[in-house]
Amino acid sequence: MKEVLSIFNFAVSIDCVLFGFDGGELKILLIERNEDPFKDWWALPGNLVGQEESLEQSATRILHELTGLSNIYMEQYYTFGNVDRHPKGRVISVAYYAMLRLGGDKALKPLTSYAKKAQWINIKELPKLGFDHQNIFEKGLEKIKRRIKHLPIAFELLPEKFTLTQVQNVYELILGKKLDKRNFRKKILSFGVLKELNEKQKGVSFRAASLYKFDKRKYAKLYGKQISF
Amino acid sequence: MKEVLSIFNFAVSIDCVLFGFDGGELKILLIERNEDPFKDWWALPGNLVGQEESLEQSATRILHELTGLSNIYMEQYYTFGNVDRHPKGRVISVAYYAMLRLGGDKALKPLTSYAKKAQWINIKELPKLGFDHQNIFEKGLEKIKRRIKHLPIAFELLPEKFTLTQVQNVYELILGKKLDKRNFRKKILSFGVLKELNEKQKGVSFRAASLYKFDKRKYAKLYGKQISF
DNA sequence: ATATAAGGTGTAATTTTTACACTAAGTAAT
DNA sequence: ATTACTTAGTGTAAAAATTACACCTTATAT
Repeated sequence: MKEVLSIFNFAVSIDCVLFGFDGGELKILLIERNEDPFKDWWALPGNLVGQEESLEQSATRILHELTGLSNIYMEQYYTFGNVDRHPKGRVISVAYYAMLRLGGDKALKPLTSYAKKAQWINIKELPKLGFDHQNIFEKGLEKIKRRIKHLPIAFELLPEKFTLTQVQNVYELILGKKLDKRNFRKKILSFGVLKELNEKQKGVSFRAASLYKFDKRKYAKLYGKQISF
Repeated sequence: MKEVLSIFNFAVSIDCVLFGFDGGELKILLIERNEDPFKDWWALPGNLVGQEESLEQSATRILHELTGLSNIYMEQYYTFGNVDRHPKGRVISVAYYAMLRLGGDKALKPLTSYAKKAQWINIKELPKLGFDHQNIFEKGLEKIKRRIKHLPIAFELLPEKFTLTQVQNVYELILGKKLDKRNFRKKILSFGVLKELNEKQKGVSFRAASLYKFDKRKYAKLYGKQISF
């Protein structure tokens, strides 16, 4: 590469780690790349930040272009800047994560040819990823492990109406350990942010569980006070 | 500015928020700038990342050049990238913090003419800062408020040998509230990471307190287990 | 000797956490 | 209709952690 005298000689990119919960499994959203470097490899949805957009705007745009998803609120968690992390030059990547409710509804359609496709993939069956994306993913997973103990992010993974068993599944998956059913329910209900609905689960071939929903109003009142798992 | 076709058209900088504890006050390290923009203003120690250095290396180098300090371990906590945060163009800044024991010993001498001087300033008496550094500082303070509840970073602010009252002062300053002396001592000692020395405080005009030190070996064993304040 | 200023200590009440196992309800198959 | 199956849903006692609270001790300075 030709030497540049300007100080403006870095590229900045965004990489997104989107967690989704589906069929009892924790998944992340990957794309299959259609561009060099790492053409045909799986990678996190990510691309370069534009000159005239903030990091948040950029994250939202990039995710939309690569997957078709919109209205996803993502949270920044770390910036990766090793000298050799990108084969084409010095690219600093700011990583964002989000938690998402999955369902058949949300189609994944890349809007650019930069990605061949986008797909939810079980975190236990991850393919080899391009760049340092394995590392970016692992740091993201650690981050949500810590945050799920203090913040009600588990509900972002669940449908609007959910059962307590589903909530417990999410916690167990993210924390990577089994929890006691009675103690879990006692605790999660004690925060007072779940509202029990007069409604039962449907379509299951066993006793249907009560449905709950997350009560944002009550949570807003708690804000500042620490929740702790 | 002339339009650039390359994707390498960002600058990346590091800004450092160094917390120090001295005379019962919480301070941060600022420099007085000697270069445009914001010449003659106070600002966080910060500068551009070089092409061939990682973010961590860069942070260490920049801090050294601007203040003379070395061997300071800093932790990355957020990246600031608003479009208009730097008047000369698009500069993304990765922020790091560290906690430091202060004392007359450590001289602050900028090694470059980029800063006129470096100085510890009480966080209650902060001057107006250049760029978005007020914001970067505030986010850093929030970060350590959260981290001090789980990590033994308070001891990084204290001299090697310290009294329990000093530890309590640090917690009270950072958390911004008074704590009960007996309960505080019970709790901090219960972690088992403090070692009482056969030694007393000196040079005080009242009953001298026992000195303690932080036991890194014991803490290393605890690692992974959660400490909680 | 006395005043001053911080050091250092214990306990009881309350709350939170933990460990632990059975019955209830609904579905599906016969 | 009976039975088998699967998950839902619930309580308690013991242990641990947290909270609220006040006085005597020790060293220095006058």
